[in-house]
Amino acid sequence: MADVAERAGVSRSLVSLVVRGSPLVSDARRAAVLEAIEELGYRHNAIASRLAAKSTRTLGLLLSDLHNPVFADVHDGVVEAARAEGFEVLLVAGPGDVRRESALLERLVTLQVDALVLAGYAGDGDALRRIAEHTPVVAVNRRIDGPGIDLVVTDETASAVLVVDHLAGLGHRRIAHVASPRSDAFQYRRAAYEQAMAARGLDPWIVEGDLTAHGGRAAVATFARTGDWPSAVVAHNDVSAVGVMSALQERGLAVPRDVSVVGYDDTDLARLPSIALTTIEQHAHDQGRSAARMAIARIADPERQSRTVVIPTRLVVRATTREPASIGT
Amino acid sequence: MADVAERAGVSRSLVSLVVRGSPLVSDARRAAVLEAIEELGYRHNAIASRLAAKSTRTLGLLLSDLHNPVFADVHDGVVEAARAEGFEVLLVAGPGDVRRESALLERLVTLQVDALVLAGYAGDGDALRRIAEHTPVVAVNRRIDGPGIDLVVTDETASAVLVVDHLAGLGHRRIAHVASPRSDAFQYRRAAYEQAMAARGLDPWIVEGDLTAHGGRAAVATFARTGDWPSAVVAHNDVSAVGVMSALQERGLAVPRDVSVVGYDDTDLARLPSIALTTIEQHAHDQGRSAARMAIARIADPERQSRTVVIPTRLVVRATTREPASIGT
DNA sequence: TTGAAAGCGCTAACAA
DNA sequence: TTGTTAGCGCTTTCAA
Repeated sequence: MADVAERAGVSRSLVSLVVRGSPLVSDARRAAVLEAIEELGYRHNAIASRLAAKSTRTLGLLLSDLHNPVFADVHDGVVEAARAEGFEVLLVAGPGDVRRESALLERLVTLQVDALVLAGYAGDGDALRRIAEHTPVVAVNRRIDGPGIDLVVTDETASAVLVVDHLAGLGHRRIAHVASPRSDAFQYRRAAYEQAMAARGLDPWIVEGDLTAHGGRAAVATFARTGDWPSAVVAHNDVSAVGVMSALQERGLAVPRDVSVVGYDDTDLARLPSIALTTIEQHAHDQGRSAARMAIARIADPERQSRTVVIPTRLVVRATTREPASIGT
Repeated sequence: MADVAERAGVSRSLVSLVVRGSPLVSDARRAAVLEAIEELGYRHNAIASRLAAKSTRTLGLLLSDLHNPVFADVHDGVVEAARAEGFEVLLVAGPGDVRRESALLERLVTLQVDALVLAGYAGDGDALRRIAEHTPVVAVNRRIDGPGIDLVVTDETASAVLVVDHLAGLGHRRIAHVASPRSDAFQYRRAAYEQAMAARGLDPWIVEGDLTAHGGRAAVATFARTGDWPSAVVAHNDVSAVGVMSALQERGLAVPRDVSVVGYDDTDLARLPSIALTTIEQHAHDQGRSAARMAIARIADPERQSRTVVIPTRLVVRATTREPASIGT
């Protein structure tokens, strides 16, 4: 930078201003500086800049699993909102390992991002609260509360009612839920399902699963082993639902003829004609956008109250649900 | 850090050594420092550390499109190899906009990552060569050459022969290729297809597409408009192939009864039982791993010759290809 | 094994 | 509008 300054015959701070596109520089000087930059092949060092400036105008985004297409939607939303405010987005993604997530988080914090957006974080709530003491955190669809933590969530109660009413309305009574792992962070979907079932006078039927296709497959294996089959399955998310469908298909069972299947997320996957999954649309793109906006708002005002944005959901009925076999045929 | 040093009764450099896990510190001192760190809630500032240390032990990974599941595989491979060598991986991902890709790249470079791995980069080759003057670059499946640039590619010629032989062997002669956009970076697949067709005495039939499902859909729209239907379609990748399949299905055409479809990548998508796409397995995970290893090797020896790793491919025959209708029925 | 001193490349008052 | 002067928080010789 000193070289550029000398070559352009100006001071270093002038160069700094030009680099950052400040309007306080005369055109003549600016041109001279730009030319010197070009000639010398100078490149701005963002690390040094961050160190000096403290603010980095960068959002850190943690995506827990790149294999789940819903996170691509969240990412798009975050990037869209961040760019509109002049922020960059830096990503880290974990291959699903919960224990590594805290490490990834640390990594992001340590890079001095101005705020953190977490999508799918299932790690330690206390670790998060500690981070939130000094860096704004927005958690998407994971209810971890604490000072400095904002939340973007969906209305799980309403969603579960939509799903259960839809299935019960078709005549289903044996409706199983392939749940996410037990964790404070996402106990709500499971609880909402149980409530919605109870409200309809139906017995909740929980099968432990996970957040991947594997969980869905494992659930089907459980049904097969016990010989106890539901007429409809509500999976924790689309990916898991697709796992259920795949396993059913491999066993020669047809969806929705033999079993109806519902997912959550309305990902690209659910929209494929050959999948055509009935699912809860959760507006992942909007979730990302809201999260980024909240993060940026809190950067501006770190002391503000924690807020929770609730994203409305919608049931998208496609081809994987219909009346149970005993009634339908 | 000064506070920690004072509290522990040591110098700042001692604290620095402890933080970085150096073995040159006595246990007593180390314990004292660790305790002081704990008590003071000190957190290491990676930005400052990077600035001072120059090396960041971080690989920057550019993923052009998070919606394409193949990039999740590449990412996993990169992370696996990077971690084995004690490197972290920082991601940026673009929503497919070629022009933004150069900006994303700049961003990564500016963050002083030690090397860059690009998956799906379709941007400016010259911009890349300029970056490679000072930062090692490894391009995955995009042939952009230059000093300091290493390549991980697949054998396109062999792949095209596998595909064309498979289809021709089934009796297909009207085999269309839904190609990627024209670009130096990935002209090879298209050229390999043309050669393989010519070698079989078949007429190449190129339909312009893109790297997304949309390109596949558009291709089908073109067939419908002209009324000129191929008996088999070879798409540039799985995502595009699924676009072809979706559009066919929406028009009431069945795969493979009416049209056979082949993709490239062998993504999770291709493996779904309801898709069961015949595709070229390209070992994206291995590509990522090789790329990370090459990047790290070049960090150690920046002057070494540019290398190209060729990843072997394999045809995975699933349910989307069979003999053309006129012969089969 | 430990400490002192000299930056890493930039930004941010402040003064001119 | 431009230049001067201090750092940002850490690492790294080098000497003790």
